[in-house]
Amino acid sequence: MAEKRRLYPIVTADVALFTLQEQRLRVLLIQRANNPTPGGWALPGGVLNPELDASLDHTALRILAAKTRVALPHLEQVATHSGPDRDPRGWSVSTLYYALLPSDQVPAVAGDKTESIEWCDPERPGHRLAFDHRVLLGEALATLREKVGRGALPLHLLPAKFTLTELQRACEAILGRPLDKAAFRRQIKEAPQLVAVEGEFLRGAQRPAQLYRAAGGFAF
Amino acid sequence: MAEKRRLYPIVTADVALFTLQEQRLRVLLIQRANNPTPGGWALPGGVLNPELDASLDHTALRILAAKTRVALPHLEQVATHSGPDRDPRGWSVSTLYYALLPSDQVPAVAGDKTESIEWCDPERPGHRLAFDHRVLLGEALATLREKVGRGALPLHLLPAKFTLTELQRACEAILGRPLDKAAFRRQIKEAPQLVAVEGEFLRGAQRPAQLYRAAGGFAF
DNA sequence: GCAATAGTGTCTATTAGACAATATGGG
DNA sequence: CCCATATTGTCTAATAGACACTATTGC
Repeated sequence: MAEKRRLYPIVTADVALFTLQEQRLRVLLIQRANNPTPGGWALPGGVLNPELDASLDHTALRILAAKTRVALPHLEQVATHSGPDRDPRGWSVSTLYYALLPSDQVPAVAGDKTESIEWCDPERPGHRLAFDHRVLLGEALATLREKVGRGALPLHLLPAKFTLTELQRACEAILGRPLDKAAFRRQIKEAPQLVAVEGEFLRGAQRPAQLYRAAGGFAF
Repeated sequence: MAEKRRLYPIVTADVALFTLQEQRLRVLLIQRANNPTPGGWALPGGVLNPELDASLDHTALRILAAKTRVALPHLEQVATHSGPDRDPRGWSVSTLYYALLPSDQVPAVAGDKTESIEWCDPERPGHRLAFDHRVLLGEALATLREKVGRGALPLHLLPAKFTLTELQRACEAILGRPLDKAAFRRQIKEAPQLVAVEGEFLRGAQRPAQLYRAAGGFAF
């Protein structure tokens, strides 16, 4: 119980950043170089700075950029956790986000204050996570799954142009189970957020596949 | 722009407290007696006190009890809003909850720091709301509707014992549209969170209706 | 032609909505 | 018996999953 008396709580934003690697869903973990838990693995996150940030969303993006040099991904709020014992620094309020990074934009070099970073299996991260981040990661994954399970399309995980099969693989990676091709296509063919790129195909040693892109006002 | 320079943001919890009155969904609004917006109507809410509160949920319950003398309702987190301009007092972080109050427990006398309270139609509150509370109310209502629309049962809106017809009326009040009796019953008959109270019936000038109650570990 | 993947058609079990029929108590 | 509401049954259109079939390219 390293509880310092504070008038104000620490306010932080934490992000579960997901991407696809070889058709597997991965989440970004960082090893913290400095306090409060040197050497511990955690979700990227950091403290709100009212002088720099226009909102907690902004905090999340700023932290992500500083710690990982990752370009602006799509953010989705999951939940806010709070209490005196979550963080050894004292009473804290943390808003959790998840984000999806296109699989062709995984620079992810270690940035400031970060010893190293790693893309992990979100179900079994392979590291003991600091704070309550193991729980947060579970929540973020569950929220993402629920959304995709209800028909949301994780277009932000894919490059700008993609095939329907690639989109199906992305959904399968998130849900952790195979989907039926015909049913999947029936479902998404009505989605207005999907636009065929006329005349463009992915070619290989088989029938070419139509390329699609996200529609203009696409919001996940 | 009444922006004071602050090192820390104000952290608050706001609650959209719903109940049923004559089969209509109502939300509790309060008229603020003191700063920052004297006389303005708003959702009940207040500032986190790290010395008193074990979590933001606790803050919400404490504020609700102080301002309205309402007993512990069920709380559900909706979202967290933040930014320098939401609140005239400065940079703020507000976690929004909704809560359901049984229709037979609406004491709702004005408490501390509250001039008056009123149960309003959540779609047309009839008062201009302070801060961004109009938006928050819309979000809370949308979240509640989405949940009930997906089959969640708003048992917390009902007294301890209730009939299936009362439950259906509650869902209809939330969704704003009539539901088919047979379909509704088919759907909820499988729900394990519903238990028939054997031998107890609501009697009137018609066939008696079986009374039900929420099952033991019921979570909304 | 063959391999490989894209894209479509079909059959069926399940389900939600509409509506009707029956059940049961009070008067 | 009549009224009002509870409770159940039936019919149907829409849907999701399983599975098979056709299409189109490179080689």
